[in-house]
Amino acid sequence: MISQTEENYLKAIYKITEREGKAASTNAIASAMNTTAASVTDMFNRLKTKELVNYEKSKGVTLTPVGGRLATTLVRKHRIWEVFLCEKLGYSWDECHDIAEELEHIQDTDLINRLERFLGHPKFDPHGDPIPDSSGNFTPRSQTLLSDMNIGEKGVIVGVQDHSTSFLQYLDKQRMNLGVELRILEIFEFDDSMKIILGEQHELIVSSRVCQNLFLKKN
Amino acid sequence: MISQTEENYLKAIYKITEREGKAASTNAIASAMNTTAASVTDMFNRLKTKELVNYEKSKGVTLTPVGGRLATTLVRKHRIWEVFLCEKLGYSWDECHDIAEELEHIQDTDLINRLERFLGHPKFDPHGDPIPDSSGNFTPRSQTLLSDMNIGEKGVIVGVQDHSTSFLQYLDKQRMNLGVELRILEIFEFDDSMKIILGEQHELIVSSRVCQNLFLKKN
DNA sequence: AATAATTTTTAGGTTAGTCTAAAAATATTT
DNA sequence: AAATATTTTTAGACTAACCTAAAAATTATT
Repeated sequence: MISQTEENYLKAIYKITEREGKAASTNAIASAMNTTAASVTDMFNRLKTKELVNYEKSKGVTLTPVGGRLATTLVRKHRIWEVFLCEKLGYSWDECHDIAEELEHIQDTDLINRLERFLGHPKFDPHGDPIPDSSGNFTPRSQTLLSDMNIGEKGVIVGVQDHSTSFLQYLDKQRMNLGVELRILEIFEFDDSMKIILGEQHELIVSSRVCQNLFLKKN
Repeated sequence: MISQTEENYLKAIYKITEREGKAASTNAIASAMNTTAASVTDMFNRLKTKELVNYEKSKGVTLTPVGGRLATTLVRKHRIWEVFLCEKLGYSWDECHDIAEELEHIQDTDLINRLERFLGHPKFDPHGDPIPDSSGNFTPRSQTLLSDMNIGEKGVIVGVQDHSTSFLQYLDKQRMNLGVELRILEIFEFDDSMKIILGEQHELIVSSRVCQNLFLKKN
């Protein structure tokens, strides 16, 4: 049996090793989990005896194949629940994350597949992140950062890089939601901000920070 | 903060005090929770310091108003999730219980109200048990046990008394589902079994055990 | 009412997950 | 390479939730 805490550690290890492309350090996991380095060392040892991670003293951790499968399953569950919360219960981008964080630990084997079917087999969650299928394979997304696009180009908002509440709330307020089309009107070199038009009417200026964290599908 | 374990104890205490109409004994809770009397005594003390139960050594427990509110909230969450699992994800009467047992511990304050709205404010769960509203009030059900009805009378299946998996599976197999209409054709005095007709075609004989555990709304 | 049977509590111990503080290992700077 | 800084581990302790076995309290029986 695997505990909720262990699951959360696996997910943190997964995220960090994916992002950094190398073993996750004790401190990195400690800050991701909001706990102490000592507790993390403890958990690394526990996960090692369960053969979910590769770990050697002071060398950081990586996931074993079994650990990796568990982690992607959690990501799958999390993202499917997020789709449910947003689409069916009307939660916003930023609200659904914390609730999905709890729901992803529900254990029934078939539940998530039934939920996925009920939702019409979505391929992306409300933040535009791809949902792994039941074998753990992701649908790769063809997307471009707004900051990598040029004047005159058009695209549809398909995701975010920064998942912070403040960014998501900002996007909500500006009506920059998933699926909305925009076109680049002007690029201001001095600070890399952009003037864009949302839909066919709403013009606004967005900072380079926004441009570097918003994914679009060009069209 | 209240833990999942504490919540489960509160629910067990609620069920037993309601059913028996008096304080719940240590042993009764121990067997309901599948644990030892010693562990239960432990928990009674812990719940007492949190002012969720009234407890005095060897006198059993009852819920305080706060404890009672928490317990009915759990019942509410459980039953609303059961409706979701059955109606939207196609789980059967007997399967949905265990999953709802996990889902009822999800903590977000608004989630259950949104889910209730999404489901169209159901008043009864898939077993016919009433769903308390957000203030903890139950819609009383007007129902009669099949065993208390007479030849020729008709009614709609609205619930069960016995919630065991085996009984629910039996009902599923005989197509005796919630909302199905039946009429009593014959009563066999020697063993109190009944011959009934389901819908307008499916005749069958049911044992007195079945009759004593099936609730109908007469019409 | 005294004895027997049952129920409940106490005492003492275990595990998972956490902590702090100190020691050890590794990395960086001079 | 030696000294310093940082990271990681170890040691020892805590709490929640559980356990067993024995003691105490309650209830039932004679």
